Amino acid sequence: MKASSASNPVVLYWHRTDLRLHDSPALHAALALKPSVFIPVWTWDPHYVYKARVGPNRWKFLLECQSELSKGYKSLNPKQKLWVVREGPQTILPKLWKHWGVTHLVFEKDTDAYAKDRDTAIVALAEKAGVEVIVRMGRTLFDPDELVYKNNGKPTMSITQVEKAAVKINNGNPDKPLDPPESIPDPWGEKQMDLTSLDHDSVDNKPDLNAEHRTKKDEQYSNLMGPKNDFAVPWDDIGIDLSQAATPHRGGEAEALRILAECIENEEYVAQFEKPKTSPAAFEPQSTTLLSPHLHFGSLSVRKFWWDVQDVFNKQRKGKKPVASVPTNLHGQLLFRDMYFAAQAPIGHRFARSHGNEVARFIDWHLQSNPPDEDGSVDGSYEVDSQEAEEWFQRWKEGRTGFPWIDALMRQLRQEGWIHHLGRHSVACFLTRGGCYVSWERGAEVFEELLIDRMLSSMWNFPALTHNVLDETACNIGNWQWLSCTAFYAMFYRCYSPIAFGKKWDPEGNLIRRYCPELAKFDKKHIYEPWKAPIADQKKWGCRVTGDGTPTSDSDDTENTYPKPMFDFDERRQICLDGMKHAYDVGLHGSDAKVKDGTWKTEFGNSEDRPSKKQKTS
DNA sequence: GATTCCGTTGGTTGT
DNA sequence: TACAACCAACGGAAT
Repeated sequence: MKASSASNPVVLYWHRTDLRLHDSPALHAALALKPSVFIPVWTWDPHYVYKARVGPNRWKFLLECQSELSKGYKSLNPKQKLWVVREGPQTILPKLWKHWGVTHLVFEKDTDAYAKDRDTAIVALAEKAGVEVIVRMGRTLFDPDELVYKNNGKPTMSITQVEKAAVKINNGNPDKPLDPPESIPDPWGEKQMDLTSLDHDSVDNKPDLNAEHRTKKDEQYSNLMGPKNDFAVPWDDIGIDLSQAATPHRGGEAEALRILAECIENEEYVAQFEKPKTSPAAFEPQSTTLLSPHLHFGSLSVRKFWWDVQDVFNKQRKGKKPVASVPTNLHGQLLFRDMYFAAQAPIGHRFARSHGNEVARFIDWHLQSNPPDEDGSVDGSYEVDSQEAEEWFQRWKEGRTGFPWIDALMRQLRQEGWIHHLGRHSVACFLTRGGCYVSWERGAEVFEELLIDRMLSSMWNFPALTHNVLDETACNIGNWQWLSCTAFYAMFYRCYSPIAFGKKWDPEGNLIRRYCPELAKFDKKHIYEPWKAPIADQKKWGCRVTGDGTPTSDSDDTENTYPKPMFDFDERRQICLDGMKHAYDVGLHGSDAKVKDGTWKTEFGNSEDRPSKKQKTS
């Protein structure tokens, strides 16, 4: 097939982070070319299939988004669908351009570190093949690169920087949402669409981080067009038994818009929402209205969200009713998402780690990630500089620190994949600057792991905004840097108490009673500090406070036990504060030479009290 | 440049 | 029970 002339554009639209038809600037630009042939394609990227942890719930959600999008195309043009091709984009796209005579490649911009590398490679290949590339922003309120540019070329490290940069872009207003297209041009005829004659490149499927979920043979990459040669959404060939996917949440654009409309109806709530006033102790979040995966997969436009909220604000103001302001209101929450995107954009892969990261203050944490190899690659290993810290980390991870507020939250996280934003603050502060002095990198990994399978992770307590941190790597990493006072935030003396903070929100200890049921009968006075309860009461309430929470640590297994606190919190708090103060005085950042060559250690002295040294056992 | 002010979500004590 | 004052004390923006 010969490439068409510019007057007969053959447009390949590459769907990635935009599984929707409404408000897609890239799709809009593609259709503005007046294509004579239009082919909307999804290429399965093995990087995401095998290297990102995706449980059955998220697989199902993604496939639903794809199916709905495909239906959406079909309803606009019976000859159309989402053409799902089973090969990595770097190898298949050049073959498709040639085979289909593509003149234009159009896609939505993605500033994630991996996506940037991939897209740079694709653009180079397109240039070589004489294919014109059109890229449009669409995933965020503002183009992250433009925010960076308007922020004097620097990553956005505060919400005021974002606001100011946004004002310079368009007086602080994101683009108004675009309507979905009213019609879609035809693809090629059936014969020309067929890819049987193409070579099939193999993909790198080792290691497969999702192997545990594959109950059938993974045939995802065995046929370019799928088992029935029909480019169908791969419900049957990914090897994952989707009957395991128990989530009640449905993917797809129509569902996303329905949920949004439902949320927006509650005008007073939308207008007066202020995040710090939401309780971290309320379990049973309203998990029926999650929009987070929709924002991630792009089945909902964040700009549509913004303007729908703006309409409510306008109405309320007209009626002289109160409206909350940035940064605690809903617009503020969306701006924080943009802030993390525009912080990560110029830093790329380095943003996710401490070594080499110019915005990450260097602190002498325990259990730091090992520095990257010469070629910049990281293997995920970390230095166990202290056995004690390693044990604290494991106990934190497993919810057996002996601090019921922390343990309840960590168990809730493990069981349900969701904890409230302020609950996250508690456990994150506790692991890093306010207790264990363990690197934020370890915590970020655990959040990524535990928030993945269940899909219900949340940055915020606005149910519609419930935000999957795994989906938006920049937000997870950024929040950990924030909480550990590594970047974005510096008031390290503001430390969350594992006792007082929870009590403030939940004096009865209901969250603890639910997730640490062995403590359910403790009275209000002792529920946050069970080790202070008299032995007689512990017996009366059916739970002894002893051991470290491992099953083997107690010989008498007929009786419930709850671990003793793994350290004296006030003592640890002081040690951490001293450590942070010293680290701030030293003033190194991840990109400094002394961090890279390991000589930072000499800057941190040899005092016994340094948190980086082994603690005295008392 | 020095100084002042402010920062999305703290803790403790005292009224 | 609600709220204010104070604690402790950093970086970055504004002045």
